[in-house]
Amino acid sequence: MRPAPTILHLDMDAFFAAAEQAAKPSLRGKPVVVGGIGVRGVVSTASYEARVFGVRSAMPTAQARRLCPNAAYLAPRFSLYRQVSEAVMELLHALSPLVEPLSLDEAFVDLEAGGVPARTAAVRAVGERLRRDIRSSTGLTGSVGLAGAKMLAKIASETAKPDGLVVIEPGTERELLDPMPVRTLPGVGPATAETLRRAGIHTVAETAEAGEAELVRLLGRAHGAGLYAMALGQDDRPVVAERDAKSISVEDTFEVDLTDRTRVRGEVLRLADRCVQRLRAAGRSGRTVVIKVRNYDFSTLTRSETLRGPTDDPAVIREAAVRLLETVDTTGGVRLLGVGVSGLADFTQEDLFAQLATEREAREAEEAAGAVGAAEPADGGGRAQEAQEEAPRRWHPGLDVVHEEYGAGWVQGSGVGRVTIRFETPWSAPGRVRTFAVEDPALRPGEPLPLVGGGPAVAQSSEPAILPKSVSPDPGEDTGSVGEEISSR
DNA sequence: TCTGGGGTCCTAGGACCC
DNA sequence: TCTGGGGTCCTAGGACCC
Repeated sequence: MRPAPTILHLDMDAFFAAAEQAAKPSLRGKPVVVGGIGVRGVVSTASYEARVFGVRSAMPTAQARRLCPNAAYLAPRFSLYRQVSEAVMELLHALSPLVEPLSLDEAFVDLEAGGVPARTAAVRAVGERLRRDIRSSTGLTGSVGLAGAKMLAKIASETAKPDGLVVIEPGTERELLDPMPVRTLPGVGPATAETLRRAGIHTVAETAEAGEAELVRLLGRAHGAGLYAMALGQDDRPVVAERDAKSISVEDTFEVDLTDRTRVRGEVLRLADRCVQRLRAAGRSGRTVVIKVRNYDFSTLTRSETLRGPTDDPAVIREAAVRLLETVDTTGGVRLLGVGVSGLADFTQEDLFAQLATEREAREAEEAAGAVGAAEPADGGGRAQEAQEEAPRRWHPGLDVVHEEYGAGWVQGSGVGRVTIRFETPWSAPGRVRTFAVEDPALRPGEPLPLVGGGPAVAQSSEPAILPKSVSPDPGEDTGSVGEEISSR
């Protein structure tokens, strides 16, 4: 616990949804839900307007649609979020060399290591300036927590949401934490909360009173001791700059459970190839191959195999994955399949069987190509790359498009051979809607546009750059019930 | 209501070695 | 002949986080 609140936690507000609203003027101020749009999708992020209706992260999208039928339901666009995230992380690195990203929209910063004076007034000023800089360079808002420990900084930013800043003065943490529910503490999820509830422990104060021995008895060595320290506000974990990944994995949930054994095998081969692509893109190789199978009843199992040395050879990983699959009973239906690699190394050890495996690879590839069926994964994102014939184009709600005549826009909805496009850009006024045939040759997929700076001469001021002062919405334009026209199928 | 995809860390048992 | 303890690796599952 530091004597001054020099640990900063930044958490962007409703990040994915806010990025979509910044990119799509017609969605500003309206309920927006980003997540899986298929029948088995779940919500990644709901805008604050959608949260009013009870929509939450991790909720099945089907349930969200019932709660808030008029929201815009959009598929995530990670290339956009990564772009914005990089801009934000750049601002953090300007504050200190010690930045620990937790996800695309969240990070710790050690301000002491950045030479910021260890005084409340100084760190508060840095936090407020950061919030202004984020707003002007991305058009989005973020909340900042400042405290003498990581856990407390995170609780502070949560308290500050949305669009705020909270400082927890060292010395005041106990009285702040004591009345809070145990679920507030990081690492306490539904299962731990239930175990504690059965022991009569509901608040942070009660957790501290229980004592370390009792918590260890209830929760195990590491978790019990860790929780006891947290409940006392004691947390000496340092901010550590980005660590190397320890595993890489890919998985797909299918819209309809897979029952055909050959199809299951084909999907595992596809997943193995995708996993290797990611592995190679990261310049890594791995020694342990793991497959994951979720059955029709949601029961989930994993099977793993450790090789003699690390590899990034697709044939070797394919073979291991298929070998593991052989040990699993899939009769009854498979809901999800996954392939992963752990035990990562930065080098590829020449594999004794590599030569042999490469020869086998050609045969396996042929078999796999033949095995890939017509059905798509539930998210629609993982197409079979082997498919040679031009598959029908998929226009997911939210995706960027460019039309030869009308320019840049995004897919608002599609169905029965038609696709509805709203023509607008991050720096334009709310745009007009037009409908086209799905196969219209004038229409092609586009790239996300930058949220700021793309328009004509954006003013250099602290004004949010996504809201140029000079725009006047087309008076005849209907920007009202966006959701009614949006249907993903 | 019916449950994504990408990760991390921890626990526990068995094999194996000294 | 019966009995040891500790350390490490592997496998499987579970909780948790965003």
